[in-house]
Amino acid sequence: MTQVVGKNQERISRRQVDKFAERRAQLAASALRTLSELGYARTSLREIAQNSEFSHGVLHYYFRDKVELITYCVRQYKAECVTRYDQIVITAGSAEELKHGFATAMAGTLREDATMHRLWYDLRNQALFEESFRDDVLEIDQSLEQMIWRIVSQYAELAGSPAAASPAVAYALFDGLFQQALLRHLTGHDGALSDLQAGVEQLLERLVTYA
Amino acid sequence: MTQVVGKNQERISRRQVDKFAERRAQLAASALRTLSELGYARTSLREIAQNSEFSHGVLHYYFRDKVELITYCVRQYKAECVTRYDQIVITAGSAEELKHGFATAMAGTLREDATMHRLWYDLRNQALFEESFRDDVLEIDQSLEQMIWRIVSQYAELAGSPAAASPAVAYALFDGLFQQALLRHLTGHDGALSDLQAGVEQLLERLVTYA
DNA sequence: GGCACTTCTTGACAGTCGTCAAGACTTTCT
DNA sequence: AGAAAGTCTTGACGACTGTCAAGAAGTGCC
Repeated sequence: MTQVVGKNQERISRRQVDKFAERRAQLAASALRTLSELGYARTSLREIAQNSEFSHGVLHYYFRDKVELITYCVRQYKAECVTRYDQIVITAGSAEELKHGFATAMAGTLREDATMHRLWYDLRNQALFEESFRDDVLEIDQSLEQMIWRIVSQYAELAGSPAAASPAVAYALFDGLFQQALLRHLTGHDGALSDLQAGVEQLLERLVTYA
Repeated sequence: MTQVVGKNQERISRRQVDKFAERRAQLAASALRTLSELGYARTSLREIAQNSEFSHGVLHYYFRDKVELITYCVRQYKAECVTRYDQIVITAGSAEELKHGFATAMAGTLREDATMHRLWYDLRNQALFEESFRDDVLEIDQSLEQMIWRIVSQYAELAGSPAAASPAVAYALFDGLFQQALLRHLTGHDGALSDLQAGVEQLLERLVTYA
């Protein structure tokens, strides 16, 4: 338990805390890479350490146990993930532009970060079995729901007609589209990217028009 | 390798094959119970055997290895799952009746078989990491898509307007709704059941009307 | 340089895992 | 009845897991 910094010298203490936090983040990055490659079930601490430049013992110096490490990873994932689409909402000048920008961004995410997202779905599923990550997973899920809702409500405003679904339903529908596209993309199904883009545009239109 | 039945006596051979297949199914049922309780990552062969009336060694008498056992389980799950909603399609006399019957059945499934469905999502996710179950998972996923499409297309016919989405998109959307409801239901969120029912009805309506 | 403290490596621990082989028990056939 | 085939248990194996403690290596301060 050397995480508690010794002495009373403020500057040094702060610097050490920063170094400590930095290394935690660095190790979490290695862990995330490993997890996204192997999945939760097949990822061991030794494998994570091997994907970093340290030995396996160091993980217990920076994290109490495996649960704390993975929880920290999940939080780090969230920080990078949630704000990703907000720029689109801000810069889009028309409904059409927002729709196209959003759909393109979704397809881009699928192409670039597929392995990271399969990890997200893996961990969200673990929360269905295990209590440990549940709170963090639910918090991330809520953030994603809000992110989707910022898109939908802004699109509704630009389109001039009210959104015709709750935030929760809207999130569930887009999430379903994305997850299906992820499965198809990772199993070599051609057209997953363009199908997702088309599906997202279609869904966004339908979510702001009365039946 | 005593699965190959000796001699050339047809009746006996057939009876032994049946017994063999029966025990396989019985063990697979124990495995499914265990998997749905613990999830893929935490289920061991010894735990499965302990949830049956046999010892752990017998699993290797009936299944070559763990992969074959779980693959067999996935197949067994499918057989029971896919035809579940077809009765509704057959008996529904009006669009309204079909819509309500389908939504009620979805909510019922969520309430009764939540643990089984979290296992399905767990295994589908494993297919994103591992080659082994991929083919079976994709086959089941396609069956589910077709099942959903039978509902949607029949509803469209009864409602008198064509379905406004592809089978794949329709499946993705309903799957998204169900998965969100599952997460909420299993994490103690009240209203998951009724929200799902309402969401399903709303989505079904929207899928057969022009934008 | 010597000292206090942090950081990291190494090696071990108790436990679990999938797998398999030897043999006991049961059923079936002759 | 005895022989043969099928079924199941037991115990072991090597490999792997999370965890931890002892101590080496590195860092900064006097």
